[in-house]
Amino acid sequence: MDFAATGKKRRIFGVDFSGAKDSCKKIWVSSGRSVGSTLHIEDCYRLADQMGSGSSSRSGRDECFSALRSLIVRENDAVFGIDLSFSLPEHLMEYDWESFIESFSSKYPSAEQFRESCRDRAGGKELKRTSEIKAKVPFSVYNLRLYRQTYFGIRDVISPLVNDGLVCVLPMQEAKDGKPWLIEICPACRLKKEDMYIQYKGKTDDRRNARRRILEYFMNKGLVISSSLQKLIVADTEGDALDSIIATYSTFISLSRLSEIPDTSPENYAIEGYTFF
DNA sequence: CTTAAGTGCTACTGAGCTAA
DNA sequence: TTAGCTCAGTAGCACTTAAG
Repeated sequence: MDFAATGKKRRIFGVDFSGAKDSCKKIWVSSGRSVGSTLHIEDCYRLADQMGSGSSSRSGRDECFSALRSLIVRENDAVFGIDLSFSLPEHLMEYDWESFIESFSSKYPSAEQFRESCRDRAGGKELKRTSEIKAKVPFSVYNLRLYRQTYFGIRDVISPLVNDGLVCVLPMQEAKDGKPWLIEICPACRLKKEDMYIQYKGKTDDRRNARRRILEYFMNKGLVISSSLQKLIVADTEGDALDSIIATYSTFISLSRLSEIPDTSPENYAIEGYTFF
């Protein structure tokens, strides 16, 4: 398949994921479309904002993840870049990827048991996947700061969608027409790659200015975005809105690289997955 | 007054980088 | 070589503010 041509007709989504108890408030979704060599952003919102009124804070993880799954399934002509690991380091994978996904929830009853199991089998080390080392990710996917994200993301988003055959997870699965495509994205790695890895999360003027600088940097590289959305993104002190925009941009530029994966990625990509950035 | 929602703070692991 | 620092984040707690 010619991903550069076929993929770019698809609507492009970027998701900043969260495994927190109040994940609805922390998950941000952005979307846009490819126009020539530019990316036009159409939307950027908290997941809570597109769920029913009154549910924003009362809803637990289950409802948030259900809402995210619905959103993905609705967009059968889209590609989603998600800030979430779809897999584990090869040493911790016992089966092929699809078997791993299928048995995940029965194998790991809780996020804490998932983390303990990974640590035990890795001899206390925090192992990284081959593509993560290349992408210079700061943390292992079962690190203290990330294990909930990895656990709930695989258990409640990736696994149900894959088990029901509703999505194509690349590059482990074939990209098919009529289904949403999912790829793994790392906004922090994109910023490192662009030499724009500066501190931008927080309430101080410095951090706000940093968010604006990063946004303007990507606007100079073909990101087109309305002034009202720009304000919203810079105003989000947590930086999650900006993360979702970077995820969308990363997905946009990754489209032309999708077909290269088998040639340029490590041998074990089929089981470990591949982090785009 | 009562309760829900928001804010600010701390603790928590390991790895990689830099300065000395 | 080593000390010090920062980093894909979240939970729990005390406290303040808003809504009724």
